[in-house]
Amino acid sequence: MKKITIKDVAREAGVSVTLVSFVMNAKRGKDGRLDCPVNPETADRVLKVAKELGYRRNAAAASLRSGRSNTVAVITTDISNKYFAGISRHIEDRCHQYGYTVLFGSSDEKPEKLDNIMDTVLAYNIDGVIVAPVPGGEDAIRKAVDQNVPVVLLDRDIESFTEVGKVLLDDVAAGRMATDLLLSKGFRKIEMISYTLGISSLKEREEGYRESMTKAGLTQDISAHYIPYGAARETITTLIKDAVKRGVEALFLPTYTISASVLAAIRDLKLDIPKDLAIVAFDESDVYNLYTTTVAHIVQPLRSLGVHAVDLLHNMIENKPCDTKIVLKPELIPGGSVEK
Amino acid sequence: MKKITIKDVAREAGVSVTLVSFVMNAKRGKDGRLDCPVNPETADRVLKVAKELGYRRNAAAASLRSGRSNTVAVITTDISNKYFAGISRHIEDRCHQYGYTVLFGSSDEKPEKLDNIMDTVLAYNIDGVIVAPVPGGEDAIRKAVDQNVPVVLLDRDIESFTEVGKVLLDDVAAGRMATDLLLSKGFRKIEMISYTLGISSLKEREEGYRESMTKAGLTQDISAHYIPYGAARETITTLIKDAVKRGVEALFLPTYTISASVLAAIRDLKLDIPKDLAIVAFDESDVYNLYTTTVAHIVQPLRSLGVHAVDLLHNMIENKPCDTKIVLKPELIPGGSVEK
DNA sequence: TTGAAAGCGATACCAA
DNA sequence: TTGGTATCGCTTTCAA
Repeated sequence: MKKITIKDVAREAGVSVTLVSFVMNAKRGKDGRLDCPVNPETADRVLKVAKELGYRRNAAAASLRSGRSNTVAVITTDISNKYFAGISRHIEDRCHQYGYTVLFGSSDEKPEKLDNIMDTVLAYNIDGVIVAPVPGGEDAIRKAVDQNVPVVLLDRDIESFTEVGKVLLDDVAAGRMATDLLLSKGFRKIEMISYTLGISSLKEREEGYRESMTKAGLTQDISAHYIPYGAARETITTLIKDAVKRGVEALFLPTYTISASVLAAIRDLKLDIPKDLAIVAFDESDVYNLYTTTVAHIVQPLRSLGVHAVDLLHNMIENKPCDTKIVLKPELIPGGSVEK
Repeated sequence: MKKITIKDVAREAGVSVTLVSFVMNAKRGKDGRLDCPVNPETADRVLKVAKELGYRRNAAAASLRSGRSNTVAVITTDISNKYFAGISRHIEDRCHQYGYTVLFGSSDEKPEKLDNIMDTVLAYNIDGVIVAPVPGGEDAIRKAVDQNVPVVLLDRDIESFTEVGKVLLDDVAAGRMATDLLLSKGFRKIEMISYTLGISSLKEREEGYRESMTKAGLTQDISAHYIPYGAARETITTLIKDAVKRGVEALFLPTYTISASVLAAIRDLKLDIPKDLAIVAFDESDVYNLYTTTVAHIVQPLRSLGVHAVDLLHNMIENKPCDTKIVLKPELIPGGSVEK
């Protein structure tokens, strides 16, 4: 099947390519009329011919000439990660509403990969990019900023960037909520397990934990343990066994992957939740409902995060004035894991 | 920052744009030399200048002129679905190895959305498309075929398409494996719960179940229940309560979402696995390890499915002869849910 | 090994 | 309301 161009449509419809271009780009107003300076009858004829011929616009040509592409890029660390997969879906849906096509990429927490993906998507003349930064990925992100491509940071902040949009969770509040819940249930020796990754969200969840502990006068009990991203099962088992031995009463687990690993370790050790150890986990998962006892956890408003990220990016692309930093509140879901 | 084009690089390096184009497209041979008819010293100078100037190729221009785009599209039903999220990640990785950029889209099991996304990606001059078909989505897929864009069907087959590639799970074998496991453990009254969606993979998993039951002489016990995709919790609870009352001993659950819902229902009803009901679930999940008893389940080789899909598509794009239908074997993971 | 020039398919500008 | 045409940045012939 031969490729149909705007020229073919113009010839068949007996009009100029300009007209065809106008018609093909016109959006329908609420009255069903096309918002372009074209005779409605002519427009209808063009539309009809285009359909008959099976015309499909060549995005490359349009993008080359106009400098825009109606495409945005979304770079997370791992599209197969529950959290980012969920957000990505909402981002995709919202982008379609605006008529944007979406390019997805996974940086795998590696700055070089982020840089690589950034080069690729910038070559596509993207109109904007939503990115979950990785430690050391500042240069890659600056490339977009330098090209005047609007950037929205998602999930993690980099404070040195001020000219970009930000959509974040109130991570300090999340840490406080989790800790306060445990305190309110009478637990005192509360510790947390986190990743060695130096990302802002984890640091702030820890900050919230520290704040609440301090306010409760338990400064001497504050203790955070760090495991590498993707740590071995034994590392965690050992950590838990040791914690119980030391008389730790409760744990705050600030990511889903940490939560799942710790729950597995607790199961292996045949410990009882919450008798031996109370738990507040993070993010959503069927696991929390199906575990022997339901697990209290902090949930992030995935839909809202995704929608706000796209809305903000869209405003930046269109140069509309707007808040460039959006911080959303987490929610606490109760569960048997904190009931003494 | 002004946009740097091939012309700027040419001027600064004192060569023609042709040379620059050659150099920028040359791949390094294994000896580290560029495989293009250019003086190595000239090439080095061009490379150096390009880097200094911060040159980045304009993908739209390249695609417009060459008719290719080094881009492939991947259309699943839902990128936030565990199964497709996992596969997508492997597809993405493999595509990067070949130098392809990837466009992702979710059809949401809706033919109109599939059609919509197909129109969008075809406008991008994509080199090929990997798609999980939805019932009624034949026309959308035919659009790609008609444009001579290579197509690989993933996860679900449509038999009427013969000129496309296919990468599938041996779903009949999966159904047999699950059923045979239950039979070997002494269960007789085995039923299954499936979706009303008319997709090939579910039909074949059921076929495998029926085959095994028939071979075991239990034809009269064969019984499959159908629930709509996204069914209400109560629907499932009622179904399970009724099944136990009827003396059903075991269930084969052919997708993760069905498995999770059924496990939740069983938990709500305070039934015991496997005493009241034995279970064989589908796909991978932390849930299966963390449930009160571990859950036996069938796993699909996600990595292999993704890699094969990309390899096959690549061969089709390059017109290399190859098998166009690849069927992979599932694996059985044992668990306490079938131990009487 | 190098370069000049045509042209991919759309948009944007200007003129009618 | 319409149409003519330059142009976006690159690849691809073809010739030197």
